Amino acid sequence: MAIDHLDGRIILLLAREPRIGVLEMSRRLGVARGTVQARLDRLQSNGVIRGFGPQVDPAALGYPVTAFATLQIRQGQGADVRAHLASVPEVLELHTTTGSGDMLCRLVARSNADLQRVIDRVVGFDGIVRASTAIVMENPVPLRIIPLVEQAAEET
Amino acid sequence: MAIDHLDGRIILLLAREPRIGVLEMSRRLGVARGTVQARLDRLQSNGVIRGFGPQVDPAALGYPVTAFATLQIRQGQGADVRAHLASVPEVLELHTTTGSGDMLCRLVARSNADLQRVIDRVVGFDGIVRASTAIVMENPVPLRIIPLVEQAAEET
DNA sequence: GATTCCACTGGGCAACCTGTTCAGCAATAC
DNA sequence: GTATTGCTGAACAGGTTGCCCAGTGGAATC
Repeated sequence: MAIDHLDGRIILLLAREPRIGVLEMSRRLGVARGTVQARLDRLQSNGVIRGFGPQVDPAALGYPVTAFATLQIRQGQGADVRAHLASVPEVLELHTTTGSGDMLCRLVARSNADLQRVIDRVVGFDGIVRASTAIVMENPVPLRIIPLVEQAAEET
Repeated sequence: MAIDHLDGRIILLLAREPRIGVLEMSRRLGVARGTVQARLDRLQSNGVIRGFGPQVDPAALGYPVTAFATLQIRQGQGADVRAHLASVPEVLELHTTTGSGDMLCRLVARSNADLQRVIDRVVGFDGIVRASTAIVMENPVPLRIIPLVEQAAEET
């Protein structure tokens, strides 16, 4: 489950040049092709690498506004609220957090005005008691994993 | 910049079977290979598809605890705080949000105890006035983009 | 010390895919 | 009418993949 240095280098290579092939990787890393192939298989069946899905930019799709909403949920309504939020395409992510009945979700919208529509749709549901929204202005650190992979690979 | 139905189907196919090739895609979609290739090139240069990097699961790397921290920043210290947070591997993501001097960041840690170490490191910096942390218990909707892609593809 | 297990190496093979180019065709815009 | 754009279908060489195998070295086990 922990990864070693070679695993780390494989992930870094893949992150930098996702379309690289197994053969080219083996050349760059100085190991045999079969080794890279075996490591990759293991990383994937371990669940360390979940997949290689396309990373789609919501802004380029026409949804340049991002916001985080903290929701307070009425006791016992958790499951219903989850299902409701999952049915809203603009809800990109949903977490339940510590604190009684709190959820945190990431929203996108076409504009600040459109965000109002999205929020109305999100909170217009019976189990949600209160909602507070923070609009994202800047994203100094976009979602990343590389530094963590490097740290995990060092600790071997 | 907006995507049409074929673009949507290409993205969906890629999301479901990331290792699929251009040729196989063209067969499944019933269009010529060159068409798929051209669409993919356009989607990537448009920025709609940012890349195909490996999706790494922090939990499988040994960081099963996720938390969100809201930070209050002293006026004028934004840049320093950003640089500081970017240097912490456990900070996976950082946003600046509405409200004076507020930031929201996503953290991971090896355990609840380790989270204390991470938070200490994050907030142990001069420009940060106050921090409040919410630990993630469940993740009913993991980061997703497919429903939004479908919606964007329909609106053509 | 001997044995077994495991990961890695280096090689070979057929089948397949990619990048690229080309001509032809239909719909649209000027 | 004509240029433009996007799609089709085909071709080609070169590279890659998936798969197999025998050999090697180190580590754990007996």
